[in-house]
Amino acid sequence: MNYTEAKSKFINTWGSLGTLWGINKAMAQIQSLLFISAEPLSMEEIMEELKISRGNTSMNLRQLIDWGIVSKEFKAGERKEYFTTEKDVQELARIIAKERSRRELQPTIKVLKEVSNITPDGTNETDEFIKQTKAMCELTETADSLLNKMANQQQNWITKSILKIFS
Amino acid sequence: MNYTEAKSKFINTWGSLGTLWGINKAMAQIQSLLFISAEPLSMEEIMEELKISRGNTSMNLRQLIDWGIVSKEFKAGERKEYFTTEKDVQELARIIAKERSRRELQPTIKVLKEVSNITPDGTNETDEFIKQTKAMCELTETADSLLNKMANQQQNWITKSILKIFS
DNA sequence: TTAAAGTTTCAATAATTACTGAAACTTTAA
DNA sequence: TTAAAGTTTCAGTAATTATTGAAACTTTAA
Repeated sequence: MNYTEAKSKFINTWGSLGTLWGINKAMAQIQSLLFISAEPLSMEEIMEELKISRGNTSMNLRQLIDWGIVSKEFKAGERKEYFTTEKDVQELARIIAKERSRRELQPTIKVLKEVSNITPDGTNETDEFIKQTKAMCELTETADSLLNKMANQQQNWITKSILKIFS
Repeated sequence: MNYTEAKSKFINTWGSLGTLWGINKAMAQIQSLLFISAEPLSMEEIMEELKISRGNTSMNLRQLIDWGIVSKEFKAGERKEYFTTEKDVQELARIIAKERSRRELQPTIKVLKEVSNITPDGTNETDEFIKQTKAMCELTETADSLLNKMANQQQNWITKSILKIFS
C-alpha cells in the first residue's frame, strides 16, 4: 500500500468510526485529515482534499472548534485562516471524553434521577420501574465517573511529562 | 410525575441515547421497555406500547437477540413467544462493551495497523502519517483493552457474588 | 391435512440527517 | 472608502436510514 491509498483508507475508516464518539462523517474526516497533516491546512485545501463544499467545510470546522479539537492558526503575512487539530492522542481522548460526558451522560443522569424518583404505589409495575431505573442511573454514574477519571488520569500523565521536562 | 409519564420519559431518553452504544432508536426503546417490565412481553404488547409496526418490532427484536441482550421465552401452554432482556445492568454493560469491541474497535485496529505500516519514503508527509496513525492505533488498542478489562471486571464481580451465595 | 396462530421478509415509502451553492456578510490593505 | 479576499449562513436538495404493511413463510393443534 502506498501513501495515497493509506491516507484515504485512514480518513475513511476514522470517518465512519465518528459515530463511536458521536460526531458526523465530514467532521471526523476533517479532523483525521488535519491529524495526519504535517502542516496546518486552509479551508481550500480541506475542501479540495475531501471533495466537500465550502459550506460543509465551514460548518464542520466550526463544530470541531466548538468541541475544542481544532484551532485556527494565522500564518505571518497571510490573510487566510489555517487549521490544525490537537496532535496528541492522549489529549484528544481527554477532550472527547469530557465533551461526551457533558453533552450526553450528564443530561441522561438527570432524567434517570427524575424518573426513578416517582412515589411507589404498591404495584409490581412501579416497584420494578423504580428498581431498574435506579440501577441504570447508578451504572450511568459509574460510567461517567470512570470516563472523567480516565480523562484526568491522562491529564496527570501529561502534567507529569511536562514536569519531568522542567525538573 | 406519575408512573405513565416517567415510563415514557425513560423509554424516550434511553432510546435517544441508543447512539451512544451504537444501536438505533427502536432497538433501544424495545430494550428499555423490556428492561422496566416486570413480566416478559409478547410482540403484540411491544407493538402496542411503542406504537411501532410488526415488521419493525420483529427486525429489531432479532437484532437485540443477536447482540445477546434479549431472549425468547415460552409460557407453558401458550404458542406465542415472549421476550425478556438481561435485567442485571452490570451484565448488560459487559455484553455491550464486548460487542462494541468486536464490531467496531477490532476492525478499526486492523485498518490502523495496515495503514501505519507503509514504507517511509523520507518525506515529511509520510513520516507524520506513520507517526500519527501509530499513535492512534496505540490509543485505540488501549481503549479496547480497557473496555475488555472493565467487562471482565464485572464478570468477576458477578462470579464473586455467585460464589458468595454458594459458600 | 388443513386452517388458524404466529413470525419473518422485503419492496415501497417516510423521516431524518447531511450537503451544496450562492448570496450575505466581514475583514483588511491600499 | 472601496474592492478584493475570505468566511458564514441557510433554503433547497440529495443521501441515508428507519419504518410500514402486506405477502410469504412456519408451526402446531385438531
